[in-house]
Amino acid sequence: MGSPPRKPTMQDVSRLAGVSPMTVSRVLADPQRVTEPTRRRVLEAVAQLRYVPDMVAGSLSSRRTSFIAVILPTLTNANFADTAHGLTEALRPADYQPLIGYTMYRLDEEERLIRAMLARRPEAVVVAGTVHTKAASELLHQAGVPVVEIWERPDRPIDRAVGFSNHEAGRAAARRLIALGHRRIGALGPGIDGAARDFRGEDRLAGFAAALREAGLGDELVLRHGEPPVSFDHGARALAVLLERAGDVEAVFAVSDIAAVGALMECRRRGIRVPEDLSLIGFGDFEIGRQCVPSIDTIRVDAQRIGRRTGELLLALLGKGSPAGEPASLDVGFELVVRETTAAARRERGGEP
Amino acid sequence: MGSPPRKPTMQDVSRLAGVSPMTVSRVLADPQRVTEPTRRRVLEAVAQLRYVPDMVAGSLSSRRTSFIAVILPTLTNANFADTAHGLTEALRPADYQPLIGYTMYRLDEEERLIRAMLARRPEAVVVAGTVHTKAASELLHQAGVPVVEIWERPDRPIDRAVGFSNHEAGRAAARRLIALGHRRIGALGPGIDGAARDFRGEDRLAGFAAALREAGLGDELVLRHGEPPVSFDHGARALAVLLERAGDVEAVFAVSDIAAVGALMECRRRGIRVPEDLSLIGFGDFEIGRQCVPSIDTIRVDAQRIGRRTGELLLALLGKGSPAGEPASLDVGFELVVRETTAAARRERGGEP
DNA sequence: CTGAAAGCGCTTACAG
DNA sequence: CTGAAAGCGCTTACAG
Repeated sequence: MGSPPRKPTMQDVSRLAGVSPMTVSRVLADPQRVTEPTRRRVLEAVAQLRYVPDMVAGSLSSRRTSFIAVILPTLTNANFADTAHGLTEALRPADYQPLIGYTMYRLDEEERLIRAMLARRPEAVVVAGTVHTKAASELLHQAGVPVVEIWERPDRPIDRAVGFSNHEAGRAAARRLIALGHRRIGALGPGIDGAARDFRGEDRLAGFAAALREAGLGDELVLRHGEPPVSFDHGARALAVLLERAGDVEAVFAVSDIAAVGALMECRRRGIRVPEDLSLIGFGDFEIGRQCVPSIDTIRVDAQRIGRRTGELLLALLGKGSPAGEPASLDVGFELVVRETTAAARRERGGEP
Repeated sequence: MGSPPRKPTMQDVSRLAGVSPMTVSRVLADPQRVTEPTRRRVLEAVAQLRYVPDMVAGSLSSRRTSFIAVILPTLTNANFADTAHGLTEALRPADYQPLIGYTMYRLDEEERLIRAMLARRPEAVVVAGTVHTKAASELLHQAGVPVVEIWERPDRPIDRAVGFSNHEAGRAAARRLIALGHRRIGALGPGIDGAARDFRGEDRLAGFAAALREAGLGDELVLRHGEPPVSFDHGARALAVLLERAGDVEAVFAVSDIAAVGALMECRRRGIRVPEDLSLIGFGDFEIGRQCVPSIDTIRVDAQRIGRRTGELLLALLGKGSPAGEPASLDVGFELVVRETTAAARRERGGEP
């Protein structure tokens, strides 16, 4: 049996084919630049030895890794999984390899990941969010490659951005509930004192609260509660807290459909009818919100499109796509989706006392 | 402004610190092996230059990339996302970087990915499934690193395996429905004639059909229909086809909870009561099946544990974990979860005609 | 069209 | 404890 066979190198291939390593390199990189018989001999040697090129060496030599660093809060969230999917699809034809990592909503973990990924010399960095540690910001600023912040619209992007205004999404939710005539309006969102932070959810919540205040309504029922990632259970418990604080709450915005579904289940347990007794809006247009009964009103964001547009932007920036003058910042927008969990306030319908 | 500043190298650091590059390398790899004052000077230079080591060069030199290739059918499936999560968590303390790719349930895409990833010289390969193209199998056999096939129990693993028997899971579903007294039993599973194949789903379906036959029941209502990835809509349409073929079907197994939920919705639209008129079992214990009304009976698999155990196995194999004699193949099992969508056959309850 | 030389930025393996 | 030399396996940049 002997010692484990060394992996064949380009040198081994070149010897077997009777050519120089450079010729093997050319055949693999651009077969056209080599005459037909030479090419055939080389490819035969490649096949015979089952040669798999060493991109580690190739990357060092060419100073091109074909890596795109992608940093997300989590993969176990359909929205971010969709974004990763869209991005991967957009990059696939150009043979870029996404290097995916997730932070579990922690800035310290994000910094660690950014550092670890930059060590791999990616050709671009995609990162969800615009809030970073000071060191992480510095690393990104000096990365020397395109940086795209996604899922937000930063005031001062590090480089590029593809996303939407979470603040405005929160405002849209508030406007909808206010327009329905509700006055006692609450919200369920992430806490702001843990190591794990959902800054986008916080931003939606802030926009929601701002819109309430502008309408002359109080924002004291805007709850910041619990650490991300959000869960059904979290939504249920947050609603319970809210009900304890204000049994007369008429309408609630949850910064994620996941929390909204949890809140809906808590309502069912308590015999609170949705939307007759309580209106509910979520965020994210998760499948479960679409399919549950009643189906949940939400703010839809095309998560896959964020990934796809980011990928297209990168291809352009990296010289692999259309040479258009790409905008620094792209807004993919959002959309209010009215379904079965909101209704007009009773007083406006002249309903029960 | 000048030309973009070149990224600092270890050489730059060494010059600034007044030491040799080797000393910088040692400080970064194992600070203890360098005297305190030298170490401090080096770390100061690192900080001042904002030096980020080049792991591409380091990997080539040390022949260690710290990459673990992870190949999954898709990321937009909670089960596989959970597995990726568990694996990443297990590997994190050892500073391995998962290199995640997904095949969209296509074997040709899997082969392409395996080749692309082996070019990155990963220290191990994790791949969902045991069915591969001939070329992919060869690549894995000759990878020269540990290979772990997951989410199945292969008869002849390439190297290691962490998973469970999908065939047995299907049988368990059938046994449950048979024990409830049902005779006209159907199933909804993936088609077997497209480019995208869900071999694990097919295996569950085959186990289910086998159990029906052994019980003396026909398997003609076992439907193989549609390409993965499965969707609600797919489940709904498959059930419609099944009902057309056999309006008197009493019980149905869907190879994924996603399809089961779709089927459940189709029942609602048609006024078919679940479980009174039709019993339903899914697979995977997806959150939506747990939360929908009625909640769906299912076969639970601990997807995150598959990832975690795979990670632990790799750490052991790569000499970073407990030096235990790791088994070649690990069965994480599965569990029948009874909820609200199955009921005894009417004839056994003496129900309506 | 093909090849010899040099070098990418590190770490290994010796020396001192 | 520290360093000089060699080399990892490719590609770049010239030559011919």
